Amino acid sequence: MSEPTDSSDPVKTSRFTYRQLQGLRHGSTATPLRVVAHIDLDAFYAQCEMVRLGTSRETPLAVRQWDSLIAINYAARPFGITRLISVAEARKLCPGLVLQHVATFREGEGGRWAYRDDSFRNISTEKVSLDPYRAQSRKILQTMKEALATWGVDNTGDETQRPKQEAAAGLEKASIDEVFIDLSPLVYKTLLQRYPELQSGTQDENRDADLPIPPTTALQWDTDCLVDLDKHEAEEDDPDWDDVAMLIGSEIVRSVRNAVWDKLSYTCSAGLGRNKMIAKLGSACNKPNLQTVVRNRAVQNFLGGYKFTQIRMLGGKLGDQITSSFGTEKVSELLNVPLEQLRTKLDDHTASWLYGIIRGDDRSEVNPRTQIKSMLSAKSFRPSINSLDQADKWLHIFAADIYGRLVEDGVLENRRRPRVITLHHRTTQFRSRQIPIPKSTTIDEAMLFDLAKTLLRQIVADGQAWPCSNLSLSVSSFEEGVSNNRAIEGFLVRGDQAKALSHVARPRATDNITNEQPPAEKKRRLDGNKIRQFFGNPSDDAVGEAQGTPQSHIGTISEEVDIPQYTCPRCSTSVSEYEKEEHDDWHFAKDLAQQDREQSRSSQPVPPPKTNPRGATPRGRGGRGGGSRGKPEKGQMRLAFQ
DNA sequence: CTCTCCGAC
DNA sequence: GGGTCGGAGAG
Repeated sequence: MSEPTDSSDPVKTSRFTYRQLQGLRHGSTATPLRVVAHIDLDAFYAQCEMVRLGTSRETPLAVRQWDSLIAINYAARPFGITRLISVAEARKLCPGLVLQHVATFREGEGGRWAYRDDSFRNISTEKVSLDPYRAQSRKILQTMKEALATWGVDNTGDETQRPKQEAAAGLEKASIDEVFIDLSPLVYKTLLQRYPELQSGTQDENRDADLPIPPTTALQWDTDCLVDLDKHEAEEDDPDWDDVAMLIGSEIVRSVRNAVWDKLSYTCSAGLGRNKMIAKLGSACNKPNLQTVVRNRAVQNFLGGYKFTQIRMLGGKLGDQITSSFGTEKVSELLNVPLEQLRTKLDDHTASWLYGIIRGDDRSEVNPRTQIKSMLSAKSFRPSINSLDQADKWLHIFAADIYGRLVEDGVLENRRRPRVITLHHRTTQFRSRQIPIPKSTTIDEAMLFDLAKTLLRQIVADGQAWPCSNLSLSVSSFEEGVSNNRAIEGFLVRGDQAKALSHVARPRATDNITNEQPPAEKKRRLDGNKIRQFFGNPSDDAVGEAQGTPQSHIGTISEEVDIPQYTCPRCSTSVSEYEKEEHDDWHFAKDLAQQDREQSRSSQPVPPPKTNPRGATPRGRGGRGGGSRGKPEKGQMRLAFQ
């Protein structure tokens, strides 16, 4: 301001340096120019059912699980329907409400889930399946990824639609209906395209020189919801590069949301900010179908209005402990507590983390979707079950459920495989037993069931197994497969077909392989043969050569040969038209996994608060007061990667 | 490994 | 508030 306002070119410079601009390029978590987005599907389970059933956006709809509501769409909310009320109350409040029960597995039907009109009466014989929502989640993620990949290559007159694989934004699937995206690399690219003057300084040595001031004096925020600026900031002030970066990020997010709507008819809400914490809080501010931008100049004002218990990682006991230690839930009041004082009640690591987080400082990375680490299938029993017979039936369903998901994860191709299987059992207490999954055997449904059965009998032998109120089966300790056969990976096999496959081939696969070294090569060949036989794929040279497989082994399942074939443009694999969609899904999953493998090396764990002293808080469910801690909304759902 | 706890949705 | 997850620490 002390500068003379020369009417010629201003000497005024940006608050940011070339070094900070460069930080954008490789996803530095420290640069103040960083742009992170959080995108959240609106009432996700409800939207899935709206799309599946083809109901209009104006039709009130709720998703039912037994006698509870687990998701309520936005058309139904004005009627006062919440997740807490009963089905009968909901009907009374809104006679036109569409109530759709979640899909279920049913005893004796293996891994096939289905939507059934009478599920709500069969809580004792059915188990919820989230597979339909997982499938939709995958498609949505794929669409988002494609939108990001094509950002900026659309209107360039370059008609050759090159995939443009570079500069793919880091995309972290945070749950079944949420993603984080670090937009920094894309923003960087766009910034240099739009403002060529920024390129000049990127090569020379003077990285700490200030950037020139942005040429624009007013930014067009379109339909974004802008969080009000901090006290001493004014909208009239000229924007700096962090504002411009945020605007570009906002355009990218809008294009992603538009793609999801145009292609799949899902609406979502988004938050944009300098880091994950800000973005996450922002996405919940304006729902449904809106995006909220928290500029750096607005962070203080934004955070100051929150209870810190709404910040990620502070929603549980740690948040409670902090609340009681310092006598407030408000961020604005906790800001007055000096670091030293935080340290008197919290361990150093937690204190430092907390001190920064309430000031908007969150350097956690957007982790390209980490590989799944465990899978669990569970059922609570009301009333309890009382016999091995009953329990075994559930173990069958658990095994089928988990097997289906393992297939999606690539067990058949030997890409990944769990090492351990665990059975949890609850009477008055919880107990669990686990055993290794034998290596060198093909994992299939029957094998999982046998292992589960063994575990259950161990638990029963320990005594006091009945009545049982909860049972769950999980697999964990995944390891990367040795196999990386690209040709085989080009196939997709899953569900019943996969099951049929494994059952056919299992006797040989399991009986012939010794317990010694797992013959990975041999196993891979078996898998390859099975897959090819199933699809009746007439030619795959890579596989054929590598394995020296006689062509006569191919195409032996005759009932498949008449199905119209689809040739995948990516892997030149032929699958039935019927399987095309799932094949595409499979590619998507594979891409994500590849992305994980490539990027997991370079990413560091978040600085999560250290564990708090166990003895300091009462055990059990006593820690929290009545459920009145208000999560504003966000009705449902669940789950994650994958 | 087993058991327990946390946090999220 | 419960069902359904994923993850990690203590011993």
